[in-house]
Amino acid sequence: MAWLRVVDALKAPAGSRVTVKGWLRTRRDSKADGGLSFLAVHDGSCFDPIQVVARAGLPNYASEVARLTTHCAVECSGEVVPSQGKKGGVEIAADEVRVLGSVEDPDSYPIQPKPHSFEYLREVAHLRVRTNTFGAVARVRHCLAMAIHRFFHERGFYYVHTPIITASDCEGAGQMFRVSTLDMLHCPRTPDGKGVDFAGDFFGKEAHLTVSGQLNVETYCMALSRVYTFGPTFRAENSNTSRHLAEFWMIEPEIAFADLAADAALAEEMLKFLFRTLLAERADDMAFFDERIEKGVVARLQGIIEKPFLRVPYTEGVRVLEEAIAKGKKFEFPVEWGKDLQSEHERFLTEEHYRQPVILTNYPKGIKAFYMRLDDLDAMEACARDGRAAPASLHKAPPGQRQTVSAMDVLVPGIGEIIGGSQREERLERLDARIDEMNLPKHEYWWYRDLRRYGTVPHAGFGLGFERLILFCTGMQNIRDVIPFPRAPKQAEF
RNA sequence: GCCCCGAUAGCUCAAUGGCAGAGCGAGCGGCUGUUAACCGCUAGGUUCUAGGUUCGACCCCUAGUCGGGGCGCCA
Repeated sequence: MAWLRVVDALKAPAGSRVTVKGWLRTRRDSKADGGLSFLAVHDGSCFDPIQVVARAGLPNYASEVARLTTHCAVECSGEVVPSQGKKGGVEIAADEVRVLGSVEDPDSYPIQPKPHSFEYLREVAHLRVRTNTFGAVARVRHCLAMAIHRFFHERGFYYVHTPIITASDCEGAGQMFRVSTLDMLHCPRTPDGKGVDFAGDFFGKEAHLTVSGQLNVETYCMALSRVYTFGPTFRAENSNTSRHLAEFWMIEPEIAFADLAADAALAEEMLKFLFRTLLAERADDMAFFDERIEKGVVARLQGIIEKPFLRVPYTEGVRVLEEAIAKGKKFEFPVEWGKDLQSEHERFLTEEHYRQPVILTNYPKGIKAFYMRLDDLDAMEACARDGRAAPASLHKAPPGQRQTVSAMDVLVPGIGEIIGGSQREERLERLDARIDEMNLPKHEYWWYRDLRRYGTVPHAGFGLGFERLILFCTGMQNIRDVIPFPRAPKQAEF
């Protein structure tokens, strides 16, 4: 008898004899027809379980089948028949039900056939994947990961494995986790006694977990033209929100012979490809998210696929915000050209004003990273070129402080920033000026600067937070529920 | 890191200084080709930890631990 996955058994023609192996979601009993039990069996291969009908005539019916409870492991064999139930479809008329693993105490088993809060399920993360929601999240996560690799592979990108451990302290994207084999109780001290002497540490210098693969992947970009990384990333910030993790996965493409416009086009094309693929390949799970997690999430994704993303300069975003404030909109934080936008500002733009994904571009130099390319025109000149009005606060900024860089943030409703990227500064003298301005240790960047000395070309890239993508696609609210085992401040169980 | 809220049965929650309860889940029985089934019965408690106030504390006070929401930082 053929052992089929549940997804295939559900499609098997009536009359086939099949075996399925999986776990019980529910058991319902009936005394009709001499007694029978309906077993909902799932194996993770799709959202729906298959119904196995076990009759009282089975030799182990009273001793085992009638005692099955949620998440008992079973192997069921029988004939595929049209279901007599109201829901239609097929079911298995069992002629054998083997119990592979029972649940020792159904009363205290942490997962029960009833609604559980996500907060509670986080405390039993080793078992929560057995629920509808977390099974669906797991399949969606896989689908999106595969789609990301396919998207880049089909377009000639090479997948580069950038290091997890970095011994340079120059990534500058946030607080880092230290990697060390030193005995913390007896740390060697520097000769002046003030610091820790890392010369005797494993790498001979201070080492950390990576906060970004970008600088490394740029080196491969300068030989392979189109590359990307997709790996774990670590941030040690004491960040306590539903959108942050200490360990998360990030996708970082880098393209050569490209400017900011090409970067934005790539980001838009990739997101749309991912949404299309997800809706096509995981329609079952997405129907569940649409019905039980966030009404309208499927229509939202479909709507996004069809319309072009807006491109809006940061300066124009500030003008829109100033206009909204003038009309009475209240924000907790002030809006001023030259300052970074707060989450509430970004969300106003994407959720209330434009009501669609927006790519904000050309941010003030002062709030962005050293490696971002300095724009040729300053913000006032760009307004004049495009025939746009300048925000009031830009007029107040000294002319020398109106410079912008070719940065972009992709903002989406419900999440805010999902992608951050930029065209990179490919001109060595400009890059050096920025490193000096920001008082960064230039010698640490020797290999990064070499890229500008030897065959430099315009290039650009971005970072996509994988878990934020999953949040957006599923309507799940907390980022800790879309990664199997979340790591966050005070949270590293499992 | 800041602000707010919370911790009581397996889970979700009531009980506002005086006998610790309900719904769901679980067990048993009844009914039913069932579908988040329905009806009845039963079991199930170190009220987060430590200390304090009180004749008496789930309840009030102090400290801590853990969890959640919001903000900051960011992807």
